[in-house]
Amino acid sequence: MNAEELLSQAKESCKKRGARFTLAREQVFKLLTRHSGAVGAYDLLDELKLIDPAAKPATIYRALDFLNKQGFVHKIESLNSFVMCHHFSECNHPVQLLICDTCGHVEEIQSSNLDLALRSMADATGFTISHQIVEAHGACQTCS
Amino acid sequence: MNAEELLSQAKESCKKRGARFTLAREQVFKLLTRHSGAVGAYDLLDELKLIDPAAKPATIYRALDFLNKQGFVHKIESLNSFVMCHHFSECNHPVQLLICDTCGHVEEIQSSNLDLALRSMADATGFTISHQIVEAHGACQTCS
DNA sequence: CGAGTAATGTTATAAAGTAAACGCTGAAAA
DNA sequence: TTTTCAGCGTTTACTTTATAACATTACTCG
Repeated sequence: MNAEELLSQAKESCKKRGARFTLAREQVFKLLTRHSGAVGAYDLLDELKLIDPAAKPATIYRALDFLNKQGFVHKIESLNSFVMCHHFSECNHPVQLLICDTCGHVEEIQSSNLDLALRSMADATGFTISHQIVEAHGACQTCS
Repeated sequence: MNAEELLSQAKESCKKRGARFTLAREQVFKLLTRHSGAVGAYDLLDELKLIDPAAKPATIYRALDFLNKQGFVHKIESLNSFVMCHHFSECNHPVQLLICDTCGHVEEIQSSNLDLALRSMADATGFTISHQIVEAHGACQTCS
């Protein structure tokens, strides 16, 4: 899906939910669509400063926080960085990422088997999952 | 498994592998066995300073790095913290954690279905996994 | 022993993330 | 229309997490 489609889809979502897709949020959203891999908050901040020299860490983190809550962006815990989600229309899907350590590309997969396996194991021990993190590091097809 | 058993097992492992289980590493290991949940590096550092007032961040991070490489300790990426592994005799097992956000307890599970589901999904896209992170947050049996 | 490697000590700093106080703004109610 | 107020943004300062660089010490093996 291309950048414009994503953007209009995001605007649509926000309108439906009564969430405000403000300028700051849109700018960060757009910056994120330019990357196919993980981007650090401070890298993003540097990019944002080119447009808005007054931007500060809080600017980025607030925007990322919002975009994350809306499901537009995922945080990659193992890299302390962020990645655009290309499936945010499917609400609240579990996040499963394949991260290439060579080229940096991040592929989001959707395996219900994986989700099921985790849930059933949790159930078996009486654990209730509220949020799951699945991140696989390695080499993508073109890099291996 | 109790603290002494873990400790002797760790010493054993190191001897076999020709790795040096030095004093600093043993001290950090022991501190970790006292916790049933995640511990931050700097919390651990504060504890270590009671024994060794000269300890510095590098002291802890080096010890953690070693213990992690030996498989004695896992890093919890989503909490930037660390947890003792109770199954390190089973070498190189994939790490799958259930993290209770209420009481802080961390349970390590072993689901080969989960591992399989992830690997097969990766295979399908030509991705080779070198390291995987699976962390589920939520509420444990006693807290829910 | 002595050479080479592994570990530690020490200092400084980078990178990532948060807090708190305050100001602005624009849409809804009076 | 004007008031009001919640949400958003700005700013400053700070905390937490992690690493780099380089000197020194300790261990191991020939």
